[in-house]
Parts: sequence; C-alpha cells; structure tokens
Amino acid sequence: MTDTGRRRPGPRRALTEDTILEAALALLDIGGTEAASIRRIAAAVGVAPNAVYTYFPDKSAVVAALVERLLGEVDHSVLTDQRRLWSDRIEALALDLRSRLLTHPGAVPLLLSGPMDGPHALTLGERLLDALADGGLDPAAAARGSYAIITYVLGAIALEVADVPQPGPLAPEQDRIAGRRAAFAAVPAEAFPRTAAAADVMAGYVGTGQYVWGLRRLLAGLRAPDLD
Amino acid sequence: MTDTGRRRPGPRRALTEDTILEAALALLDIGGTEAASIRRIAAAVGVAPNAVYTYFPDKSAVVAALVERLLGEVDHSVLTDQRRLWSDRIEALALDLRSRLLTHPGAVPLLLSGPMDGPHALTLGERLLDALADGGLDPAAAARGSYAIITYVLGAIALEVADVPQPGPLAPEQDRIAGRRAAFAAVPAEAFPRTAAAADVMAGYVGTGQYVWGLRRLLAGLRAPDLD
DNA sequence: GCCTAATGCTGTACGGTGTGCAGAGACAAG
DNA sequence: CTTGTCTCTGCACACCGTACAGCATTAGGC
Repeated sequence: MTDTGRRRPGPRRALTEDTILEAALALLDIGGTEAASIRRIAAAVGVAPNAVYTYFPDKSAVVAALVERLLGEVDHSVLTDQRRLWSDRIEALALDLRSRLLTHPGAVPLLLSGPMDGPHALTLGERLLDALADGGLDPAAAARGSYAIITYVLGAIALEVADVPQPGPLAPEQDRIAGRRAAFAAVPAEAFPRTAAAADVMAGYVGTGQYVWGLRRLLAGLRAPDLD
Repeated sequence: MTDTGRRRPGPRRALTEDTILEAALALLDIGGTEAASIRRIAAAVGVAPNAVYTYFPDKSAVVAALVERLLGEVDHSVLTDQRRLWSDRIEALALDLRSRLLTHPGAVPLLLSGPMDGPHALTLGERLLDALADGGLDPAAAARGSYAIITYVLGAIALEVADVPQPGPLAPEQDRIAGRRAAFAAVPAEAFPRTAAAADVMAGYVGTGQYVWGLRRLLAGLRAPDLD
C-alpha cells in the first residue's frame, strides 16, 4: 500500500493525468494527430505548456497513457461470456473495438506508434487467449491465432482511418463508401479490368460488412484442422 | 505526347523528384519519421528548404510519392506466375513486401498515413485479384479476400515496426524476439497465466514464422466453402 | 507560531518544424 | 536584345517539444 493519504509538500496539483488525457483526446478528435500538441493540450486545460511535464515525462508518455486509456475502455468481458460461442465473442469484441476507435480516428495512428504493452493491452490479450482456448485451440495455436486476430483488426481499422485524409470525426460509413465509389469510377477499365468490375465491392472495403467478412474468414482459418 | 524535347524557359532544375525521394528514404532509414523533414531532405540534396516546393506542392506530396515509389519496387509478377499455386504466389509476394518494408521501417507509418490509391497500389491490387481468381474465387469474394490479405499483411508489418520504439534500421529478427522474450519474463503469471505460459510463442509474434502462419490461416479461411 | 524543504507552475529561451513571400538569376522564344 | 517564365535563395512567421531558473505554495519538524 502506498500511503496516498500522506501528501507530499508543495502546492496542490491543479490538474490530473486524466484531465490532460481527456483534453488530448478531445483535441485529437477535432484536429487529428497534429492538433494534439503539448502546447494545445496545456492551453485547453489552462496551464503553461511545460506544466504538462509535471504529469508526464514527455510527449510520448502522454501518447502511451492515452493509448492505454483507450484500450481500457474496451469491454473485454464479452470474451469470457460462456453463454456465447467463442467466435461470436471475438466478433463482438472486434466490432466494439472498431466502433470505439472509429469515434477517435485521430488516436488510431498513435496506437500503432508504440508497443502496446500496457496492462490493459495485456488483459485484453489474456482474455482473447481465454476465448480461443474455449474454441479448443492448444496454447500455441491460441497465441498465434490471437495475434493474427489483433493484426487483422488493427490493420483494418488503421486502413479505414487512413482512407480519410482530413482530420476530424469520421463521416458516416455510407458516405465514405459513396465517396470511394465515386473515386473508383475514374479507374480505367482497360488497364484494371478486375478492379473496375469489382469497384462496388472495393468501395465497401471501409465498411462493417467487409470488416466482419474478413474476420470470419480468418476465424474459419483458425478453426481449420492443422495445416502446420 | 507531351513535347519533352521542348524545354520551358528558366534555369535548369538542379534536382529530380527521384533525387529528393532517395534522400528522404535515406534519412527515414537512419532517423525514422521525424528525421525526414523537408529541411533535412533539402540539406541532404544541397538546396534551400523551400526549393523542395519546386518539385512537390507540400510535404504530404513527398510522402505520397515516396509510398508510391516503395510500392512500385515490389515485384508483383510472382502473383501471375501460372506455374505456382495461387496461394504460394500470394505468400511469396507477402514475404517480399514484408522484407522490403522492414528494411525501411521508418517508411511504414507513412504507408498507413494516407489512402494508398496510386497507380502502383492499383496494379498490385489488380494482380492480387488475378491470383485469387486463379484460386477459383468469384469476383466479389476475390475482392473481399484481397483486402483481407492486404489488411493482414500491412497490419502485421505495422505492428512489427511499432514494436521497436527507437528509429533506425531494424535489429535482426532473432534479436528482436529475444528482447521480447526477456520482456515477457516480467509478466506476472498469477494475473496472466495464459500469457505467461505462451510467452515464448508471443515473443515470436514479430517474426517470419508468425507472419506466414497467420497468412496461411487467412488463406485457408478464404478457401473455405462459403459461410456468407 | 516559524523555518525548512519539497513541489507545482510560470516566464523565458533554444533549436527545430512546414511553408509563404519577395527578389535575384538563368534560360527560351520572339 | 527584350520579354516572359521558371528555379532557387533569403527572410519571416507561426508553431512545435522541452530545458532552465525562479516564484509561490504547502507539509512537517520545531
């Protein structure tokens, strides 16, 4: 037990780590990665820029804490809900994670900017192993499978976010898909016949349908008898 | 035909777009994303910072051109090599792409910072559709499958690069895995029993083995009879 | 109560970033 | 040669992360 009751000398802190992270996330949502500068965060919470360094050693620590915070918001309890099929649980978590991250598109590049080795990431991984063990996979296959799932999920979300160049909240899925469909109309059918023919499907790459389609295929592959 | 023989008035250009991109890539390799600044690139090729704006409208255009250039280096001819099984072709391309990108780890975040809709990206996608069509997938399934593959491949590469915090060339695979194994030793087995038990496998997440394992599982899922 | 030591925050400063603007020089077309 | 266009430079601006010194606040020991 750390004696949290016993305060150290010095003036009271005007802020909390959480206050700073909330301000950072808000700026991130509005203006994307580059809007979440230390100076802007400090201004948002009403302190001088360098006051932030009282709470975090440097900017990368702020980013890491923010990532951890976001991963902590994910409800991983679905992964161990024994009433549901293991693959359904994984699908539910994947959908939850996607919708959460897509409401903070500016934070997605930050997720992929560091190791994601915090406690929340660790528990999420552990729960994923639980679900895959329930699926009958041996420990090694469960581990490899869990990383394949994480890879797919984060890759899909990252690509989806990257498809929208300007910062700020993501447009509704249908609008984004419609925009892509319009862009695909410019693809020359002579040079790219298959692409031109599949343009409608490809416009939908950044949608929920494609997301779960690919995930289910991957899960089907994990279920397959060993091909190692 | 643009009359390239007929020069426009004004002094000869001291550089080429390619010269700039090469310098940018070299800086990226040494110092990561933040080392590839316009000012450093300009200094590397021996001009004033704003001379770069003669060749590219802004920094994002430099990045986009660099990404296109990297994608163009990938040898996509393997994807249409009729002597090989379609899934082997895809695996070969995936390995080629990974090894190329891992030699330029600093460029990987740039790949995921924009839409990847250039001509080289388009041809790569078209050739991927070719291979999947050879696998007997109907056009829609081939399209969805191709994006699932791209998602997995880029996700894996991005996570692999993100696992190494400091910039510069990537350490050999075994070294990185060994470092992760050492880090996993600190995971408390009481709180994370499955993680602790599978630590060795999880240390190998950032290796070729895991990469192809997951890819093969995904391909197996794509081969599976329709579960739509 | 005072004194001391520790702490939080501010002001200022430094070196870096992308990039806009004005001007100087080089070159082709007439 | 003149004219018009293009390339590159110098300078400037606003912004970035963050280091340093100093001031004000507070808890604990007396």
